Amino acid sequence: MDVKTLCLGVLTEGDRTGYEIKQRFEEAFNHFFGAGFGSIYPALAQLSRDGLVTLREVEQDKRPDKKVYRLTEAGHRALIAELMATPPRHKVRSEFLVLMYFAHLLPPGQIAAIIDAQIAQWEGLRACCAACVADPGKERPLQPGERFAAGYGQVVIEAALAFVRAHRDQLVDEVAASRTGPPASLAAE
Amino acid sequence: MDVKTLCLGVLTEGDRTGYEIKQRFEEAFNHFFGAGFGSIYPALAQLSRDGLVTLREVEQDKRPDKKVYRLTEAGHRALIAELMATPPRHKVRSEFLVLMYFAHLLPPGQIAAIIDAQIAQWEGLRACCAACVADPGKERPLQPGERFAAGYGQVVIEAALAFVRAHRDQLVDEVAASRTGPPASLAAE
DNA sequence: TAGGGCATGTAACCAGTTACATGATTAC
DNA sequence: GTAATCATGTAACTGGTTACATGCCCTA
Repeated sequence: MDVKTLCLGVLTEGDRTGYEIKQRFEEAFNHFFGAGFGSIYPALAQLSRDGLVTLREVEQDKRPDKKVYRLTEAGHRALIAELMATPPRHKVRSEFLVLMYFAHLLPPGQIAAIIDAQIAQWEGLRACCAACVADPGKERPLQPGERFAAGYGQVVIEAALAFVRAHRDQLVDEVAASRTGPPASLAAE
Repeated sequence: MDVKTLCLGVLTEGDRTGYEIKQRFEEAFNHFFGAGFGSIYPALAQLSRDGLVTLREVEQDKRPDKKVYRLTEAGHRALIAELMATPPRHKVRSEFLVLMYFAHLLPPGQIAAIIDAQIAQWEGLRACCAACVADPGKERPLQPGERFAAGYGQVVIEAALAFVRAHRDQLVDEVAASRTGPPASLAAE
């Protein structure tokens, strides 16, 4: 499963340009799948070559032309085949947690700043998930899986926020204490 | 921040072989940073070339020789510099959630199976985090950041488990209902 | 006038995954 | 006999990130 598959998936919701697909990625998949233009545009080109999508060029005045992509029958079948064949993985790659793990090697002030930045980022993400569920989504019916994925994001990010808020000060204090050094009686190796 | 940095980090806890470093990755970083032998061994070779670690070869009978790595002063400094310069990211890449998002395109039975598999996987991961916190860790004092990272894993995975358990049946039912088709009166496009 | 939105793309780079290659020991 | 543990590595592949390249409109 790669960006191509997700593009096919987005196109099941209706015809879209590459730019709009990217926006949809950010609205709907932001908390579990990232992709930039650098992967979306080549993916669409490939899908087009493979006959899984068609495109229609639309001229615009005062704007560059845009290419509106549409899923073909073959594309729909390919999407389902790909989904069926996908082993369900779930990976987290967190430089943030690495930094927390090695907090004792960093200045306490920086740890506090890193946590605060992470909190801010998660708050944005949580709002994004909340909007996804709340927003009726312009007449398009909200699919059950959409609600599930966004709901998952909400509760998990909420749990993450609660945890870091609850333990922030303790971690900073402990690191500060271990850096100034424990009482002399315990300082010896 | 890459596998090299994590290897340096593990080596702050004591001398280790590549094999042991991999085990440590699995114990301590499993829920937020993955790495296989294919990335660890080349990383260690590179660190050695750069003078950030030294190695001592140990002969063993009935076993292949092993290489025990030790952090150098330069390695310690490089680790801290790298940590200080690392922008704290936190990314999730979840084929599982993609599959859930597009659940309406899959057979309900498969959705149930995918969720159950995910639950099993998370239970293992949660146990791993719990062990990390509970286990005194063979005389090595548990660093505050270690407890933080493992505690984070526990509560977040717990939240994920609670969510999918609570919504599993509903999702499967909704998908089943939409596939057999809504009542005829609503079936029209 | 600086930045953000709209709109599309290319190319180099980087890093991790996967598969391959070897080989003895121990436990089920 | 099959799998897991210990133990190390290489090489091809894959795929995503980042930076570059273009260009106009609108808002602050």
